Amino acid sequence: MKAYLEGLNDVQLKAVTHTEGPVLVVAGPGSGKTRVLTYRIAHLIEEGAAPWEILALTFTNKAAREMKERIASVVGDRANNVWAGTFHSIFARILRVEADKIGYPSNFTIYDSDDSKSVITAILKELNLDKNVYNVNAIRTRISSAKSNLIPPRAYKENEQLMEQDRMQKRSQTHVIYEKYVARCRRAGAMDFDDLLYQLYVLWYKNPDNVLEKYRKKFRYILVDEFQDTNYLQYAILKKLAKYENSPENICAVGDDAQSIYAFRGATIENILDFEKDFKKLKVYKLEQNYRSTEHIVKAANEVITFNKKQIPKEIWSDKGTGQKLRLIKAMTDSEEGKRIADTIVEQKNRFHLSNADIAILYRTNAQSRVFEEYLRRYNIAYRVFGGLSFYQRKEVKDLIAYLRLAVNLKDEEALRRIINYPRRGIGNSTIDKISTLAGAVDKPMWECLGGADVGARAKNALADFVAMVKLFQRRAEQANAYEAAEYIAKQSGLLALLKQDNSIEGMGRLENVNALLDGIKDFVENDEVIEGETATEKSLAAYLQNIALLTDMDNEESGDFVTLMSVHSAKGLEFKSVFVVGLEEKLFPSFMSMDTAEGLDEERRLFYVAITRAEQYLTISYANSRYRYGKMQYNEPSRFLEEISPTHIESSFSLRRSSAGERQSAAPSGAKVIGNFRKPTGNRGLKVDPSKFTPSPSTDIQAGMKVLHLKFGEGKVLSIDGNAANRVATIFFQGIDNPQRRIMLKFAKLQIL
DNA sequence: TGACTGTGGGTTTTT
DNA sequence: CCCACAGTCA
Repeated sequence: MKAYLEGLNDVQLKAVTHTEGPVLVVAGPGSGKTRVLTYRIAHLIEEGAAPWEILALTFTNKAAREMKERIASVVGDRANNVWAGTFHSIFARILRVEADKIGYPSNFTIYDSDDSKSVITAILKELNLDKNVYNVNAIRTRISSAKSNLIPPRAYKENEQLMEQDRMQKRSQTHVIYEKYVARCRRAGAMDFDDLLYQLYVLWYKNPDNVLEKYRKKFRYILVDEFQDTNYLQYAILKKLAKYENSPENICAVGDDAQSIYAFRGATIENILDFEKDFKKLKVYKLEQNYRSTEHIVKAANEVITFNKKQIPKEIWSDKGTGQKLRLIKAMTDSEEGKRIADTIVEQKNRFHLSNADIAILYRTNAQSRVFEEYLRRYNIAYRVFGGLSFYQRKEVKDLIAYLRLAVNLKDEEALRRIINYPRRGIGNSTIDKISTLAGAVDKPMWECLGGADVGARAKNALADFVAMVKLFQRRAEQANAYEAAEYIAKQSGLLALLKQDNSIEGMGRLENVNALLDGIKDFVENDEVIEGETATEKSLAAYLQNIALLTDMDNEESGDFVTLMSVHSAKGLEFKSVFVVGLEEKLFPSFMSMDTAEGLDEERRLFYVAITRAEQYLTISYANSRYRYGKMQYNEPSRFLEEISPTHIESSFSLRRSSAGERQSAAPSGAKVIGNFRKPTGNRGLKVDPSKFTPSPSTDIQAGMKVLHLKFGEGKVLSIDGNAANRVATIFFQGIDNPQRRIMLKFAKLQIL
């Protein structure tokens, strides 16, 4: 037996080696799901499949990265050629190639949710609709879910049920907004997140030039992670790829119905049921042994989940020993909850020799993080809050990115609107409105209407200057690399100068953020490693933007010894030695938004299930009788979920303990907010060589057998060189780094011959 | 155009 | 309580 197959349990082994035909792997928490997925891919390659014939889809970049790393550890370099990535990134990659077939430019912009919202806001204004009635978020969700269910505007209008729902909400014009929204995006050469899926489906469906056959042939093996989180549209796309006449149906879905927590975003458990119906030869494997947690934790989790009606029957078990019972902390106030949790963390660190990194505090809503931050700061315990505003969502970062986007795609209206008068250049709101109206009237991108609007002489001049400037930016973007172009644009636009004027602490933080973005772009340009499939192998601004459009803050993997604070949603897939699940109160967890429907409640319960199954050894659950919410004191009952865990799993001394007497909850001195607590997108950390002592040699001189120096990887030996003259790629062995064998694109290489 | 004030709204969110 | 935004005034 192949070495990598040893150490798999019986079911895992079957799931890995059953390569032909449809397979569903139902994987409980901590049951080695990722292991199965990666070994299966490795096994496919070992058995002769070409890496590029394998399509592996995940939901997060992080999961994709982890998967690739783990495949590489078994099959080496070949892992780079597997089409592994998120649904969105892989689909975007295909769409870049095929865009013209469905009427999009290949340099299409990806609109993020903020862009989508501002498009909707503009449409509301145009249609004179009350934005208190037409709540932008609600409309966006509505449009998103229409797309996710393959309902285009035309079908929406004819769908009596949808129209009735809109009338009930007093938002009968929603279909008009939807129609306009779609038209606007197309006019701007932009796809929103849902379009990356929707348009791919359109491509499959319309099938110009038989493009679908091409990809059916190409992807001989398909794997899908977190299948329970796929929506109707995603499954429809997968079916097009895998289900057709004489298809080998080599599709393997891995998931856990009990961990489906994204129904509110359109994920549907129906997909698992349909999967069995659609693929008749389906073989199901259940991974039921939990290798993560001790028994009290696993059993408590099992108890909780049995309260849900619908589920795939399975029995999760652990042989890691009984372990510790759960602790329950009952606090009078949210502040006391914070203090007691912090106390417990100190205690656990001492008693069990845990480091900060072993510990996580998980909450239902991001707003809950504050109290814990206050006490952790007071106790001098390092922590990091995940979620909230991501680096790329900060205003100053978005401003610069808007300039970059516009330079790459002049039709990008959201980018244009954002910066046309920032920094101020005398193009006021009335001027912009005129241009916008004109654009709507002639149905052309705003960019093309800048000269045509009937505006005063001053505005006219300002517009002409603006157009000239952006054209310069565009040329730069075409000719220079991403960093040179971005730096030029940041300076010439006046953006940097404007930020430098502001000497407040916040202002300096903003400047720092923009510089961090520029650093990140530099890093992108200097990163000469070939990662087939993921990173575009060119260093243009366009390539950079494609690269970051689908990144989130969560992708910033940063190691260090800190306590993790995050929402339960973001904790999915993670594990910690000690986990604190806090705020177990009615109306909070379960959330008041979800508690009136049975389905909503079930999803909340799955969320709780996800939360408790993050813990390896120590699990502490807490609630407070009262807490501040929206500035008002609220009194809540303990969560119904608490009663679903039998007392045998809960440490009695803790379930009885009241808050210590006389302990006043002092108004926490909410210390100065941490400003500039950003993380660089990639950063220039980890350079092995001092750049000032480094003189790169001409890349044409580099030959196999040479000893070379690399800024990031240090000293290495060139093993071989391949690729054509224009795209020579060197395989170099660098001592003392992870995956020492790297493939470096010589075109961009910064290598010094030793 | 910029600074100030009032109003309304506020689960979770891989992309 | 905290934020975003629209409206108002100088």
